[in-house]
Amino acid sequence: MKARSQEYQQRLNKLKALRQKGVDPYPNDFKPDSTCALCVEKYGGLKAEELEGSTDRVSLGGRIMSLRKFGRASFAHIQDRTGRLQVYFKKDILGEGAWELFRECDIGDIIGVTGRPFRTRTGELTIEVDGLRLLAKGLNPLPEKWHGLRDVEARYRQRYVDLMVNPEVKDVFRKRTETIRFIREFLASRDFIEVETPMMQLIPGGAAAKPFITHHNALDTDLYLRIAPELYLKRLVIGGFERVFEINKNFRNEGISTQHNPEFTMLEFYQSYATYEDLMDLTEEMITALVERLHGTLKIEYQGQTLDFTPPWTRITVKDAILKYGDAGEEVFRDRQEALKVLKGLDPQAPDGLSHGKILVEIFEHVAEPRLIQPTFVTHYPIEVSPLSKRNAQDEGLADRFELMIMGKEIANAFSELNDPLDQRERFLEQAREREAGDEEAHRMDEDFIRALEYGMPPTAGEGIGIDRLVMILTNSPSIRDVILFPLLRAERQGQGG
RNA sequence: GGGCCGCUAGCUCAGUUGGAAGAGCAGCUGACUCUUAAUCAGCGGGUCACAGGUUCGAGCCCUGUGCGGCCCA
Repeated sequence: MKARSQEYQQRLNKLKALRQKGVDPYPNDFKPDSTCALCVEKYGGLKAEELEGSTDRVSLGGRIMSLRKFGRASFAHIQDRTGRLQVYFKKDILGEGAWELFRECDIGDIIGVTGRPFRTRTGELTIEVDGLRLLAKGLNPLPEKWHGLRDVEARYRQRYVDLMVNPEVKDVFRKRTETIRFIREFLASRDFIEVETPMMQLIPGGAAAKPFITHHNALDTDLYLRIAPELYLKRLVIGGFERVFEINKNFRNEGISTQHNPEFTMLEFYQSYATYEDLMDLTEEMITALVERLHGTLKIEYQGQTLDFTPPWTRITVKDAILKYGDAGEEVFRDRQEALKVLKGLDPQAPDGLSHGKILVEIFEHVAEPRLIQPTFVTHYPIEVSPLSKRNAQDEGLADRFELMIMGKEIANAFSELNDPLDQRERFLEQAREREAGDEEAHRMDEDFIRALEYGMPPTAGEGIGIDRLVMILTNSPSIRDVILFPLLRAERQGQGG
């Protein structure tokens, strides 16, 4: 254990001294009857004279965030879940005992105060304290008051400190909660029901990704953490839940970046008797309403750019996007070799064995995706990269699918669901061949899923929305770690020495 | 996985050419009964991420490691 700071020792000594005097530094019998925000709401509009005439008293619980001590009086700000409020301690009013207790309090301590609201000479609403309780002694000092906690590693590892001292962090996570609540209500109002499907799966499916592996001891069986809930949700559609959704974690065993955390939150929803085109309309409606709710406008700033969510959003096919943003001509769509040549020009390290469709998608990702800043639906993906999607009725090489791009990033992925069990089996077999050829992310055969399809799945469209990435955009956060309370980090080195 | 950058007091950061480790805030002592970056006087606080090397001498130069950030794959 690292040697403790001088201040830690001093605070520990205060705590011991309090115990010796019979004061419990961690009691749990204090019940606040108000909050900082409630006080502001109730008394913030009253003038000093009006408050003088009031006999109201309030009790608040909160953390001491600042202290300005004088000889026999002091000001402090306390912070609770709703915000901050100034409190005033005066020896004459507190009385000898409580004053002595107050002198032992430090920034960071949790206290309970009781008193009457008044307005100071400078006009700040303040509670004049006549009753004080120490509710939890803080031993570790808080970061500095002006700059807060800046060190990003400390902010992620000790998010509790980050939340205490950096108010904008709390706002981000409130917006995250509001986002998820809004989506739940939006879908519920359209008769979707929320379900939970397995996190631990025997066959990890529903996406192209490497899974985490774990082991069940009693069954002596390896299990995978899910990479997507898709196949289970479609089983539920088959079972009769015609509108179903899940908001939950997915786990993908891949690198960490500003866009990727190994565990992340995904919304998936499925609507029977709908097509991917219906879901474009639904998505546009849902996200514009969400942006409006959070920001009160459809034009928001993200990292120096203005995003305009005013509908209708641009819709463009993969093919048109490549033609529009790239230098390639029509021939890349007819001739795999031509396409590969173009891809090699963009990425010399691209492997030779890719399918034509995969090559086209990679070209798209190089030339078009980063340029799709404003909300854009990209449609008509190649069937080879869409093993769970329905084929387009006019062109069986294309899938009835779209992805939603914002800021050059994939935010949503949706398609009309493949409900032909024979075609699904063929697609799985093709995926199995790619897996054998070395593609670790190729989809696995899932016989039970095919058996389920053989009972008949109503025509259905389904969509996944990456909640973390959506929240990044809605909160102007440059890194996914800024919207995940506890992002994955390597273990902190314990003890000393190398 | 590769490249670049960072790691100095509880926090935010300086640290010159290699020559006695600093500031502000926080803390402690004292003064001060309406302050809000309170003020005034004084004091304490360091494994310079870790390990090794070069050197008479390393926070600084070199090598390796750890953790983090950004970019690329």
